[in-house]
Amino acid sequence: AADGDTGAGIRERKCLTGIDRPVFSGAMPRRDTKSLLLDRGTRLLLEHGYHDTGIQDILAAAGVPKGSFYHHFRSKEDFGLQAVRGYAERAYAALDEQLSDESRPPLERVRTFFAAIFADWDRRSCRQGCLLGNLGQELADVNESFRQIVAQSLDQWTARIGKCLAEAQRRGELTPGVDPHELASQLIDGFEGAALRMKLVKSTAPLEGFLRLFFDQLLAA
Amino acid sequence: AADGDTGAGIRERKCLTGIDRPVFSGAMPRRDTKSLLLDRGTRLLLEHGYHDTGIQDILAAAGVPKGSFYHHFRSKEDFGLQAVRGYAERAYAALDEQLSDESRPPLERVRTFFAAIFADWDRRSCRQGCLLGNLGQELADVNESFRQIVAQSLDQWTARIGKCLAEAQRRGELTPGVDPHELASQLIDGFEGAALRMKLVKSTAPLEGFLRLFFDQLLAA
DNA sequence: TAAAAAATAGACAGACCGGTCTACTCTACT
DNA sequence: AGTAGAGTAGACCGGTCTGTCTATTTTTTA
Repeated sequence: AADGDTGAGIRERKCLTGIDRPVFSGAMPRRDTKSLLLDRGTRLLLEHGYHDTGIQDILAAAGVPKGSFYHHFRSKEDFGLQAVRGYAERAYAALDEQLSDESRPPLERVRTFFAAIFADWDRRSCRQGCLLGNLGQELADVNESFRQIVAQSLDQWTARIGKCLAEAQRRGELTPGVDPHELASQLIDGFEGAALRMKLVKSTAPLEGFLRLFFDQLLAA
Repeated sequence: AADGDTGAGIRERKCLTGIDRPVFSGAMPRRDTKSLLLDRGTRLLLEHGYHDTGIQDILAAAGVPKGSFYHHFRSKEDFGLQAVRGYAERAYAALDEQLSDESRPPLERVRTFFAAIFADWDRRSCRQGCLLGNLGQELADVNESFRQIVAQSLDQWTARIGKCLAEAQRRGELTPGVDPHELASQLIDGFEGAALRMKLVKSTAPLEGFLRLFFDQLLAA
């Protein structure tokens, strides 16, 4: 194991030493150790960042001994990269689900996607934010692997949103003067900037302002 | 000393053990130990973030022993807060200098301010970015003092730019439909988002896109 | 059912962390 | 000249970091 497979081939495994580990862990039913580590660890990475999250913290949060961690992951970096990959893929799936809803106009789909994320962050009382933004900012200059995977993940989002904006343009719901791919990129940049400000002022006002600016003022013009 | 005074009462002091410390340190001529530590340390904080910058790294970069560090600063946190304060004040001064140039229209002043920063980042080959954005993202959820000082600093920027945008509105160079203060806030959020993307893709394209979006498409409409 | 493989379990190691402490040097003031 | 204090210097401390090691338990496979 510890060969960097991102959850492929997960087998059901019974939890036998059910001492520190709750039988039902809130939202997620029961899972194997690797997924559990990724799950709890991702939450810690979101709130504390990479360098302020220790292996010990992850182990304590998951109720798992150190041996298991290094059985499933080559290193802390390997763990972090897999966490980012999983996060990006879940977000990508959510994005795809929203954007493929052809019963609504494309611009509305994009807006709904962002609004749904913002509502989620509101429930988390304006903490954590976006893992890609957080780790990207912290590690872009320091670790090339993280830089690449975060950049690629954001590119995937951009491409998907860009396609949706292009569809809006074909339908005449978006001014033909702009490059939909570049606009998508700027949407995401504004989104990350608003996320940062949300964490700083502990308010969703920046998020709402971002939505109004892009969808009411810019795109409706 | 070490009482958190931000460089007030700096005295000229000769460098006697000129072994590890270069006599002329590049851009800045000669300075006392505290300023030197803040200077080199700020650069390290910019590139490595807070938790990945050790006291030892700062000492090595400045050629200063540990005793001096803890003579001038109460703790690493104290050092970081003073670094942020100094960074924000320098940026605030630069902002004020640009925005008070009444020989040019206010919107152009704002744009020039951002463009000047971007040019500087280009020279640094798209690394580092903005200290407020970097440390804000890393520490907002983790350290209340940093959260506050970064939030306040961004608010100061917002207020100053907002005033300039209000002036543009009075002159009829900006649509009266928008709240200039909120627009200023969104400008800064977009700026920070573009800065993050710059670090990730190692290109100034996001910065240029940001300028075009706000000043060519949004404000010129 | 026996052997092999996978996973769990946690003691341990070496490096490094922020921070303290004492000794010393140099300056400023009287 | 003499003394007080700012500043320099670096050894040292307890704690924590990531990562290793061996032993044991559980699951799979033959």
